Amino acid sequence: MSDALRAELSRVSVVLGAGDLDFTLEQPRDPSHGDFATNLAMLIARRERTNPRAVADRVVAALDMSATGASAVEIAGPGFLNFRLATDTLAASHLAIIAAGDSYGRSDTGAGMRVNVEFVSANPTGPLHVGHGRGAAQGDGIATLLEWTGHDVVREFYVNDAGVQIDRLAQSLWARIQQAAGRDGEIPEGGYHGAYLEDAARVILDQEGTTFSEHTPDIGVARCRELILVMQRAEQDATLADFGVHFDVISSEQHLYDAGDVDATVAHLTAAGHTFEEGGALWLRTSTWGDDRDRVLRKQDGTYTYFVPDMAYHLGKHRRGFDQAIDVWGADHHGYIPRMQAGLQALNIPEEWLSISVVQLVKVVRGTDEVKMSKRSGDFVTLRDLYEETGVDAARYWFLMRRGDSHLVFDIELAKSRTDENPVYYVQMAHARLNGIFRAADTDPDSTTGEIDLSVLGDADRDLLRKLTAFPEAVARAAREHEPHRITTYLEELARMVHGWYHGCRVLGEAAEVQHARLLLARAARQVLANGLTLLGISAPDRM
RNA sequence: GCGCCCGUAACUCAACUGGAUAGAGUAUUCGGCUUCUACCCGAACUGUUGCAGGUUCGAGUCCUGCCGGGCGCACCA
Repeated sequence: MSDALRAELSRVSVVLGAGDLDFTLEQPRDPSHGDFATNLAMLIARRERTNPRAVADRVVAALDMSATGASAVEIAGPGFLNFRLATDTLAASHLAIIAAGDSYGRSDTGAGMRVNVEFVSANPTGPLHVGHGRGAAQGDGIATLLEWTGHDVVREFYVNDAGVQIDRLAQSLWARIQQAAGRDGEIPEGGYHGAYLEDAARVILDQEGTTFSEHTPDIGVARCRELILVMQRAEQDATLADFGVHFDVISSEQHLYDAGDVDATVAHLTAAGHTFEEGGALWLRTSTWGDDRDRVLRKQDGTYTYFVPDMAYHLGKHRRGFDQAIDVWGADHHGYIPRMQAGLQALNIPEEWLSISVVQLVKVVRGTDEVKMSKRSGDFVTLRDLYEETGVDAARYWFLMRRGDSHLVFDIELAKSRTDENPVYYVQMAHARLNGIFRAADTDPDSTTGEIDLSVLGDADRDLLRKLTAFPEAVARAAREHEPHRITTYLEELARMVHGWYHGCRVLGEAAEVQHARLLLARAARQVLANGLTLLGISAPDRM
């Protein structure tokens, strides 16, 4: 709807000799400032070092109003241009919402772009906890936003299934199996004490028979390693699937070793002259690309640091042809970012290719009591524990409602509550109420068609419709910034307007033309609420 | 000690790449509405956007230095 206006402003900008400026065109927070406002005149004034309001006069004089879709323009404040849309333009935007339906809010700005979004990537050494849940919701949300803007997206999970952590896990499991079989077994130094390994030991003995415990330790640990990896992966996948998160690709660190990619990466870096030997180790000159210091690739004992497979992994992603890669990491890994970026530049991968989105850790509370998570003692809150108590909708919403880089307080009690204090219910209720109107009218929203007649409606109706038209821009911006919380913020603002409208503007029983116009508006609002919730992986119930 | 992130109303948080009088909800206090679902409306109240400078028509946003909180600083992963 704003496209015509934007195009005309661009034309004027060129006509006035300012060129193609990156001006903003946005819906002002204050409705009295009109339907759209632009800072174009102020940008031109900045270049020319002249008075913004005088420039605004020239812009207005040069505008072909008939090409803008607006009925009025005024100069306000320091030099803003405020446009009021022609009534038929707003009505046309309503038709666009109905016509697009489930697709309203989608765009093709990212068409032709292949993007890889890697998230969760939890070590297969235990159940997923609440922090992984935030990463899962965030990564899935970013991926969906990119899809909504036309990108070709692959959701990927990287499994650290090589290295000493897995060795310790296998040794710990073997110890549990020995214990379960009535023999002595001791969990090694730095091993895993969680109760889930006792469960796994029982399952394995059931499946494999008690003779499994009679293997030599070498064979037993090796078998444990295979079995526990499969079991942990299956459990993680099931937990994520029940959370509504699905991956297209699962990548394995061990596979990178087996396929020779890890050795090849080191050889590649060495051939490029970016490495050196010192103290019996092989180093990469990461400080060349902004890292604090150089980093070890191959340790004195001949094994690689985890940095190497990570580079090999990202090199592989790059070679798979993605135009962009996004990693969602927990905040406890943020110090690793400069090293990773430097490593990729050593591999000739441009810095902009990989974008790393950090999510801060989650603090879980129950009312005012903090729920402690202690991995050591084994009794931590798992992701499954959490969403089975609150419901998947509430959990996903909660993980997404704050900026990823701000700390998140997850109040289990509030997330569960069925009151308007709970934003999940508040938004879902707005959808259910609109649906209730159609149920009371005994009619189907989809059968309510036609062009909306705004002349029989008031400002409240018009403001609501205007808010609906802002949805595609909210999606576009959220996708561009990799910030799903912009959608929850938008939905809460919209829900507030819907509840107010519902109360102040009766639909059924009004004059026929008013009822029809409001049913059309209700249909559109219901559609936008549903689209926003669906985008975030949250249900839009017809009744609650 | 070094690096990154954060610091906005009593609380939880927004703020559209530097824009108009910094906004919502919660909480507190009044009044009203409550027929399509559990809601909503109006008013009051709460701000030196951690502090101090700087950049400019304009700064919560950018720069510098402090203060406070979190996280990270391995030939661990």
